[in-house]
Amino acid sequence: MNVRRPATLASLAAELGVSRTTVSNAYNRPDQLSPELRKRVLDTARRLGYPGPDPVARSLRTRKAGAVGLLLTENLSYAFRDPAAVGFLEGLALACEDAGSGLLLIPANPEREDVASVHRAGVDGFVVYSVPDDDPHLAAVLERPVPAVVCDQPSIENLDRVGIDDSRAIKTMAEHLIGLGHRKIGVLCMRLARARNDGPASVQRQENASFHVQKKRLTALAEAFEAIGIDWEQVPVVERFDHTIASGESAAGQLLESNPEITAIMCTSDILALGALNETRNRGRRVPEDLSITGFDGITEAERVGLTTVRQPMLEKGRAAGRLLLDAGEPGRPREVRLDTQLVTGSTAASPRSVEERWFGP
Amino acid sequence: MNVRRPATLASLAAELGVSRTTVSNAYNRPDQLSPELRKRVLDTARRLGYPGPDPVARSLRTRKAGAVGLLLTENLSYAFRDPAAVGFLEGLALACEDAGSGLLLIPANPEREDVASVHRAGVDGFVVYSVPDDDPHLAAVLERPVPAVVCDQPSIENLDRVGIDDSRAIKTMAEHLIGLGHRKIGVLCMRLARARNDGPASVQRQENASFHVQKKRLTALAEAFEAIGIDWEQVPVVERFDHTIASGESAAGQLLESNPEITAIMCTSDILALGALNETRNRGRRVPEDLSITGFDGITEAERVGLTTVRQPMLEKGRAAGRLLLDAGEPGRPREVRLDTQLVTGSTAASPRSVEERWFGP
DNA sequence: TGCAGGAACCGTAACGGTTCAGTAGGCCGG
DNA sequence: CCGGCCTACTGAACCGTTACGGTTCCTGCA
Repeated sequence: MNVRRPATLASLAAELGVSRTTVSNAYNRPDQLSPELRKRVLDTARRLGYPGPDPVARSLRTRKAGAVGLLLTENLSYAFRDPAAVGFLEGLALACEDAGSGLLLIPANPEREDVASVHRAGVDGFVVYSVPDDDPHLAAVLERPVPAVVCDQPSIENLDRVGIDDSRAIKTMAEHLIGLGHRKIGVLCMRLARARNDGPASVQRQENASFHVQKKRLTALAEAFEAIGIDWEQVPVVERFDHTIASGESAAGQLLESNPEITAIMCTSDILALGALNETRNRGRRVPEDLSITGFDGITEAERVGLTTVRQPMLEKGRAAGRLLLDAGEPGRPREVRLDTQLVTGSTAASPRSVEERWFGP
Repeated sequence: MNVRRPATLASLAAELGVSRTTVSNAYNRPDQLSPELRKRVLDTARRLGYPGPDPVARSLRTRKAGAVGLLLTENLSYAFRDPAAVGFLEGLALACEDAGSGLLLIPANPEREDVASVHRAGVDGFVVYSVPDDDPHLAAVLERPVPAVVCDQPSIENLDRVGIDDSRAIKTMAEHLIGLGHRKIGVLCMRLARARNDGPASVQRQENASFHVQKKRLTALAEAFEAIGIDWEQVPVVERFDHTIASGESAAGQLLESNPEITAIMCTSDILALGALNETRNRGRRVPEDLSITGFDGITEAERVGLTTVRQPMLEKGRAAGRLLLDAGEPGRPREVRLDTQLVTGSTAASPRSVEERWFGP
C-alpha cells in the first residue's frame, strides 16, 4: 500500500462517484457538504492512501505558497554560525510562526552567480538580509512578482525596509571613545564588496563598498573623527571577507603589526571584536589598560566577556521584517521600521591615559 | 509596469509568435533553440516584465520542489535558541546547500494539533528531528508521498534514520560517575511526553515516555545503576518541559531541595546542566567539590565552562540527515547512520570522597 | 538528384487542484 | 399551485508550466 500512491483528488472522486469539487470541499470547506458524505470521502481517502490535496497544485491555483523566502549573503550554513544572524532568524521565525507560514532558506552561494535558487523558490515573498547592493540574487528577487522586505540595506524601489540608524549608532561609540581620550584608533570591518579582500581597505574601497551597512558605518566613523580634526585617510581600516573570530584575530594582528601606536580598535561586529580581544591578549597586551576594543551587535557572547559594544535588537529586526512581509501594507506606500540601538559600556574600553598612569602613577 | 504582471509563458509565446515549448526551452534548455531566438525570447521577456517560469507551476509539472522540509518538535524559533539544534540545522543546511536545495522550516506548534502546515509544505522530502512518537505532525509527514529521514527517533516503517547510540553514550557517563564513587545521584531530563509535566518523573512516566531519546537515556541509566545494585525506583528524576537554562536552574533547585543527599546530578542535556551549575553555585555549593554535574551534547557553551559531558556530533547529524534524504537510496532498504559520541571529562565531576577529604583531611 | 541525419521548433496532454456559476430537489409561506 | 429560498452537489474553466513525440527544414554527401 505504501509502494506507490497514484491516488489523486480525481481518482478519489471517481471511486466515490462524486465530483472533484466535492472532494475538494471535504478538505477545504466542510460546511459545503453533508457530514455523512464528508466522512465517506475522508474514509475512502484513508483507504486509498490519498494524502490530501497536493500542496503544489494547490499553490498553483490559489497563488499562495504558505512560505516566505529568506535570502542572505552568505552560505546557508553561515546563518547558523553567526549569533547575530541566528538572532535575526529567530525573530523572523517567530513572525512566520504567528502567521502560520513556513520559512524557506534559500541557498545563495555568494561566490557563485547561480540565481536559479531564487527563481525556483515557491514563496509568497522574500526577506533579503544584508546582501551587497549589486548581488545578482537580489536582482533576481526584485524580478519576482512577489513582495520583498529588505533588511540592513539601502531602500530599494518601493520595498519595505527594516534597519537601524547605523550612522548614529556607531557615532555614539566613536564619541564614547573620543570622550575617553582616544585619538589614534584602528578599525576592523567586515567584507566591503563581493570581491574578496583580506587586508587594509583604502578610503576609495570604503567609498565603493557595496555592503551598505559596512559602508554606512565607516562613513559615519570618518565623519565623527574628522569632526575632531583627525584625518580619516590616516586611520587604518582592515577588512576581512570571512566573518569569524579567527578573522578578527588575524585582522587585529595585522592592524597591531602595522600600527602599534593605536590605542583603540573599533570593530564593526562583535565577532571581529572577540577575535581582536583574543589576539591582543595573546600578544601580552591588556584590555582595556593597554588597548581599548569595541564591537557592534550586542551578541550574548560579547556581553559575557564584558565587551563594550552597541546593542542592536536582532530578534526584533527579524520579527519586524517578517511582520512587514506577512501583513501586506498599502500598495504604493513602502514602510520603514527603524529600530533603536544602545551603547553598552563594558569593560573593554577605557581612557588611554590609564596606560600612562600605570607607568608613571596617578 | 510594476503594478501587475499577467505575463506568462503563454502570453510571451503569443507575443513572439512561437510555441510555449520554445519559450520554456529558452529558459531550461538553451541548446534546443538558436541563440538568436533565445535572445529574442529573453529580451521580450524583460520588456514584458515576465519574471521567468513560475516556480510553483514548474514544481507541479516536474514533481520537484527543490526544497526539503524540516519538522521539529518545538516552536520554529526554538530551533535558533538551542545551540544543539542550531548545530543540527547548520549541518542540515550544509547538505542542502551542496545539493542546491532549499530548506523549509515548517511551523509546528507542539501544543496545537494543527497539521495543516505539514500538508501545505511543498517539499521533496522531510527531515524529522526528535519529535514524540505520537506527534500528529509526524503522522502527517508519514502520509505524504515523499521520503523522510528521522533523527533521534525510533526507526519507523522503512524510513532512513540518523542517530547515536544514546544508551551506550549515557552509560559511559554513568560508569564514569560510578567509577568516581558516586552512588547517590539525581537526574534532570527534558520533556518526556507532549503533556506538560514540570516536576518528578515516576518510573512509570519514564517508561511511557514518547520522546524516544529521553526515554532511551533514562532506561540506560536505570540499567547502569541497577547493575551495581542501586534501586532505580529510589533515584530521583526531575523533568522539565521547557528546555532552557532557567528550567535547569529550577529543576536543580527542586532536586536539591528534596534530595539533599545526592552527590551528583546527571542531566540529559547541556542546557539543563548549565542551569544546574548556576543553581548549585548560587546555593553556595561548589562544583565539583560538593556536587558533580554532568551534561549531554557537547555544546560550545558547555565546553567553555568545562562541563563534564558527552559530546555528540550535532553538525554531522544534520548533514547526514540531509544527505540521506537528498541522495535517495534503494527503495526497499532503509538506511541507518549511527554516529559516534565521546565522553568529555571536564571539571564538573569529581570523586565525592573529596568532600570528606575537605572535612576530615586526606 | 536523392536521401540520411541533425538542428530547430511545435502541438498536445498532462500535472493536481480550486473556484464559480450553476442546478436539482426539498421545504415553506401565501 | 406558485414563487422563493436553502441545501447539497456538479461541470467546466483555469492556474502556468514541462514532457513527449512529433514535423519541418537545411546541410552534406554519394
